[in-house]
Amino acid sequence: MSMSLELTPVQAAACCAPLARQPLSESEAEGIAPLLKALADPVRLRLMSMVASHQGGEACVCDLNDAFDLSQPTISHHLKILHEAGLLDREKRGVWVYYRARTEALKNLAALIGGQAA
Amino acid sequence: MSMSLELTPVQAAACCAPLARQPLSESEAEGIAPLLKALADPVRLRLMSMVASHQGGEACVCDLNDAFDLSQPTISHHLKILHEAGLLDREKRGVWVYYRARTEALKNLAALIGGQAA
DNA sequence: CAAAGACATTGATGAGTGTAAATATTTACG
DNA sequence: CGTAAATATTTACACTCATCAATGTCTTTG
Repeated sequence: MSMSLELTPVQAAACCAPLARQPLSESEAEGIAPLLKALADPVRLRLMSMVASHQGGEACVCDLNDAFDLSQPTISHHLKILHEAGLLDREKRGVWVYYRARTEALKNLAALIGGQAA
Repeated sequence: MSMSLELTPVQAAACCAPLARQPLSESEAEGIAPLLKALADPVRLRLMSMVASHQGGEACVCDLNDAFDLSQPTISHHLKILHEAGLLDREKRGVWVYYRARTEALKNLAALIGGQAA
């Protein structure tokens, strides 16, 4: 089950109810926390940043693997977590797999915790 | 690279270099991840939101305890994590302890992951 | 078809985490 | 002082997580 697009509570909270405006409901918090959890790891933060800052907002796994001293399965695991959180899109082209940053998800998250409601 | 924008790693990460502009360094990622980790829990997210949205941006622990079905030590533990991450300030007034949201820290974090550099 | 390469999955393990019960600390007040 | 109230700390435990080694799946190419 890949529930990556079903983020209604998150989006609702992300666009119109910054953290500092009114207390988050329990369900809102439980919808948002997984997104932060996915980002709350140094390796995943760098992966997210590498993909998002790469040409076209996407990057091949082959490029990402070499940037770390970690095993290939570990990188694959982190990418999966970011993907399942809805922060990275995944596309297979031939033998290679490309991940694309969902900048809209990042912006929503930023708007939620930082203010600046959309 | 003709556009020169020389910044220290700290400033770059905190104020002027969104996640999507250039790949985060290992040390930058290791500095930011703990902040996200502190927020990446439903209870702490609600605590943070309750404090930030409260009158004057601060709230008494006594108010926070009652909002959850958790034990008092557990709430105290979560508040400590948010405090040590630099997201909440702590001030004791008489018998009561008040926590205050560091909105600047939240804004910096939001600017980093969502863009909108300061 | 066979071999090789890119990426994912499985299984195992040591480290970290959220929680509560019990206890300690601090402050106010009689 | 002694008691009560507010908050923090300690201890213990079930659970999750980051990681790697081994293996599996898919795609290209000889």
